[in-house]
Amino acid sequence: MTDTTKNSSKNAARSRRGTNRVTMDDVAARARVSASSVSLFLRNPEAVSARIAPRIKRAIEVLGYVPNKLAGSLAAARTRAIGVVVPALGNAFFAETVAAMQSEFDRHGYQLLLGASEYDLEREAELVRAFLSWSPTALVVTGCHHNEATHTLLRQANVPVVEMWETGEQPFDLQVGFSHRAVGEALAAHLHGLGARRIAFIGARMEKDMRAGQRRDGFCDWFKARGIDALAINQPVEASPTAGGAALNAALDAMPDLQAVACSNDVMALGVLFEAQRLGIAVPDRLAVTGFGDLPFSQACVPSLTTIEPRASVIGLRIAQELLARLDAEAQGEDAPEPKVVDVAFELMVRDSSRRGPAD
Amino acid sequence: MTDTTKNSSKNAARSRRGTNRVTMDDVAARARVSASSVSLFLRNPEAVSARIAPRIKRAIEVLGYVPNKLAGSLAAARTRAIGVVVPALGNAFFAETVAAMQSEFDRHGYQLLLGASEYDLEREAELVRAFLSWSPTALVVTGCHHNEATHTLLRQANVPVVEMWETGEQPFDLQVGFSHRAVGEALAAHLHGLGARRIAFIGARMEKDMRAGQRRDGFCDWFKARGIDALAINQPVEASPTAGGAALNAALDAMPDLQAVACSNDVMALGVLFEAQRLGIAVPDRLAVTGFGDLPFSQACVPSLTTIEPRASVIGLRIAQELLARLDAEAQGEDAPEPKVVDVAFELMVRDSSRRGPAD
DNA sequence: TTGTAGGCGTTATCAT
DNA sequence: ATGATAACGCCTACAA
Repeated sequence: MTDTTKNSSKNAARSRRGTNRVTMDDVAARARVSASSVSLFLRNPEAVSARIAPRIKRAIEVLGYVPNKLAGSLAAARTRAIGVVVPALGNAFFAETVAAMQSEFDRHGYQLLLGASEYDLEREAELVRAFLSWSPTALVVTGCHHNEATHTLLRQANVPVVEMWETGEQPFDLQVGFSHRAVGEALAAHLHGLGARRIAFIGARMEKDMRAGQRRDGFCDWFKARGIDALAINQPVEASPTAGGAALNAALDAMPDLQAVACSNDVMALGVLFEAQRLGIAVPDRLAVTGFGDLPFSQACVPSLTTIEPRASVIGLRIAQELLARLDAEAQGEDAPEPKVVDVAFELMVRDSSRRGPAD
Repeated sequence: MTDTTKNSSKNAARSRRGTNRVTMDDVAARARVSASSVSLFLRNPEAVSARIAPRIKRAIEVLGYVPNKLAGSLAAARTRAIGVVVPALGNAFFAETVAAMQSEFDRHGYQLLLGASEYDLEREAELVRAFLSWSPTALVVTGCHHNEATHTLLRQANVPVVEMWETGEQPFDLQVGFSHRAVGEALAAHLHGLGARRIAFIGARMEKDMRAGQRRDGFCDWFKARGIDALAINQPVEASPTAGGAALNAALDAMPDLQAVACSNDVMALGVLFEAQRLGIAVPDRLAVTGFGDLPFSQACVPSLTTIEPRASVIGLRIAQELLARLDAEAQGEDAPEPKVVDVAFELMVRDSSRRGPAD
């Protein structure tokens, strides 16, 4: 009997804990071929002769062999894994993007490593560092604002870096998102077109959620450029209908003849709708309301909510596609392409909550 | 000059693609110590003398060393990674659980590998197989129903297996969730207590979403045991307010004097509320409505929605805690503990949509 | 406390 | 087409 397994312990003085998992050598022994052939077969079944292919296949099945990706990745110096950093997983937007990305990457045999930064740039840096230690194929981070440490890591990493959900200056390799200032401007233009002049932008935790802050800035600046001062309300709590209702009251205190309110997202906007109903303020007749996100309830609520549809899943899909194409090109020996910005845009969904002018 | 790096290529006939990444040897050379000292320092900084510790620390910083987890995990035969399979990432419930789990595992240095089965048991098996090839520390899957392949893999895996979001018979190692039949029964008892006798349960894709199906079964069986036949409506589309509205109409067609409708989740319920308003059916006076999930809008909508709060984040947290405790115990040399079922329960949130009896 | 060397399970190179 | 064998970067038993 030729026993070639590493467990044969030829008087092993320095013996090692045997993982006792089925290895490629085991498969090779069972199929009476070399490990190299098994490895080859696994990567390209056509490359081995029709005589031994079935033997290998059989051995794999019989032994229930599961390749060890750690060893494989170490040897090949590349890991089929993509590190993804999002601010929060509970956030429906990012969840949707991650879902789309995962689905597409999965089809191509890539694993997703996931981390949440909790809107904290230090955490982001730690996560990036942690991901890097896995030698990932690529890294995906949220937004274009990172601290010094993250910048350094990302630059040294020598792997494609994708920034998502936001477009901005100086892309590392790829940016897939849209301009949140443009969102704010679109909402401003829409409400202004309705005749609204006494307006407010309300949000929650906008000092941390920079994209919401950018929407607010785009909104307020657009009005300011036309000589109108928009009120900006920021609740120091997580976004919720309750926070939205409170923000509406705060806005009404400061500006009793408010005609329109743009909310940092749909959840806040829903709270505004409910609070307005409670206060007997007709929407949209006396108050126009807009949101952001086009969440499931937005088109179903009464009145239906004017909002921005952010194409979260398109972002995820495009990231995967662009990245896969880039990796493919690289495999063909092509040079690293220029940094690229993909603007997936967004759509203003005008619905009943801002259908008619508030001054009618 | 003592050049001990592996790149010194002493007439390397069999040279290998150098990753040219900074390795532990580089750090060791820079700090003028051996690699094992660096390794030791990394794992337990106290264990190394105060003389060389700062040298190592400095070298790590100067060189920007990032440990290679692939090599480390391969050598140590364990990977600080947890494989997680959820049906869908876009689903807010699972997203919340994953978020909580990720947060807790992250604090302990574990990576999350994420996969979505799309409610497909075959996909689940593939994902489990893929995760296994990473030699994860543990595996977390959703629900207690798996196909044969998954069962085999999970049993052979030799790693702790957690089933979440559902309790049932024959746990592998750990189940953290609650009984969905009990949810259905609780809702049934609540509505029955209100005096409702003409009732319906509406849902979407319940043949694939087995947990929703269990809620329906618990609901219908509870009534059946009391001689009441509940109507069950299943929409063949993804759950949405629109689907909920359509389901309500279908229910009213079949049972015009409907007194109460339990929905498979809050999104469906919201659609029912809106559709009822549209139809001029007073809620709760003429029709009581309940949901499942306690989504953000549920307590804010008008009327506020009676629903079930599923404690999604508690599930994630408990999984992490139980698993970490188990791993700790194992590290102490303790034997594998008995399979355990953790029922995190749920809470019935009675709100306005079912506050008064429909027969008042 | 520090260093030495063997092994973890693959992939890749080269020779047959 | 197939097989030896050297990396891959680190951990760890053991010796010093």
